[in-house]
Amino acid sequence: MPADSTKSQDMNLRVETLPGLREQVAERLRMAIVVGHFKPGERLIERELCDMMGVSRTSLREALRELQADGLITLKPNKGMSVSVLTQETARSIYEVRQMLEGLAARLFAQRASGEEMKALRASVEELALVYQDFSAETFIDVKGRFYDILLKGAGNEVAADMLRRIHTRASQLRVVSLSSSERAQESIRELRAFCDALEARDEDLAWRLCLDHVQNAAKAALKSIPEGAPHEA
Amino acid sequence: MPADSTKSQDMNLRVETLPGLREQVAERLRMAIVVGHFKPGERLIERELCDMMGVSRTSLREALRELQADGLITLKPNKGMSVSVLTQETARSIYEVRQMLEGLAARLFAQRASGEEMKALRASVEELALVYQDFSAETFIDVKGRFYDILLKGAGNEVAADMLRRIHTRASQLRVVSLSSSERAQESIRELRAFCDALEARDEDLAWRLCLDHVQNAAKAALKSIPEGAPHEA
DNA sequence: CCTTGTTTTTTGCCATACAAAAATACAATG
DNA sequence: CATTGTATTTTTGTATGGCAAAAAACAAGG
Repeated sequence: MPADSTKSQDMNLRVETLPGLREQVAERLRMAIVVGHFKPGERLIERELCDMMGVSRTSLREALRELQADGLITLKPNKGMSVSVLTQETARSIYEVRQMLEGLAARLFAQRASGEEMKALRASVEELALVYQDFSAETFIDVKGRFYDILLKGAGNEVAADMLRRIHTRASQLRVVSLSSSERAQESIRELRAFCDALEARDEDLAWRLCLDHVQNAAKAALKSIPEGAPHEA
Repeated sequence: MPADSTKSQDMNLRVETLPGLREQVAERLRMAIVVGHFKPGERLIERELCDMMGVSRTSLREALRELQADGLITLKPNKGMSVSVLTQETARSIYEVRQMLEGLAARLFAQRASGEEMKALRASVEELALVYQDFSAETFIDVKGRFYDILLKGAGNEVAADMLRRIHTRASQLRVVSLSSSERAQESIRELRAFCDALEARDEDLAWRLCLDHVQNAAKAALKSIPEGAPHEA
């Protein structure tokens, strides 16, 4: 039925899906936590947050559930929420999982990604190199975020993507420090270039190995910042 | 300092942490969904659920957030919650992730598990074989659950454990059917025995491969039950 | 039958209330 | 003074009712 030519022409004029208050609250809190505005272990009093953000307890609490599911905050029954502390145990666990899931994404990308996506990925890496070189306005993190989005999109595994996004934010508390060491960033880019090469060659085994190494290195760099028993502020 | 012998003796006499209403609601709903009491795609009206379960909308909505984070239900803004439908796309994604995370657990178990845990794991497999043989009261699923718990405990990666538990419940909609085919169960046990062997030999590479195969087989069996385009009831 | 208007549901958010648990401050007692 | 006990205040967990706005269901009118 080619009759509806004028209508089915996919003219995308979506009005913009309004954020929804609860989501905004969740996002704000997420940010507040990852940038360290709330310290790990700090207790979060509902009433205070409500006043602070100008929303009702109902909405706030629902937002808190989301963060709880993300593992960003921890609930002790009848004691309330507190910002989760990242023990080095947990940090290690996170990086172990990241290895597997990013490795998977790499494999899948090598298998399934379109030429477009390949090019987009390569482009984002070069963009990343630029950002590093001339200290552009955009932060390293932002551009790296784009790189990730392309990778995950091309991998075509939403489940893995969700999980990675979660542990990503969760590990942000560490990475803020970890990526700022410029030598590591330099090396990181070399690794990513090699990674792209492997992907373009559709060599999934190599991509897998490179990915594991990359995450391994990132982990070493990050864990250096919390070397010993103490998690990160008591 | 061996002075505190009477106190530091880890005598576990926790009083019992009472369930908490919201958690009960969440758990009930989870079950209701996995056993199919609510069909995939079915819309969940808050008021109805409230009456049904005898709780306030406040508590109910918070519970729904949890299920949402688990991916069990889906929220369409201003349209409400509905039971998530498992497209074969998503199912495939889930099994891909399962492969990686269980594989990781296998590796870690091989590296870190104590002799105790090895024995416990082996025991649970034999128990599983028994349950299969004489159709004991305990369901296959329950015992396999114990197997999993031991494996994950021994692996010592809480992050991976959490994620696995989530996708486990999420995939239950399929597995209810998949594991009931008795030939598959038979074979599944053979695989698990070999898996145990590898773990006891601390051969992590072999364990990894066996684990991947095992999940792969499970996936094939499960996906056979939803062969084509139609997800599972519209 | 398709379009348009009207009513009913249902969601999203808020304010308030209140019992019970926890934290805190304070008193008393050894 | 340290410990134990008690009273006061916070804070959580849950419930109720309310209301605007989106969606769904329904009713006319072309």
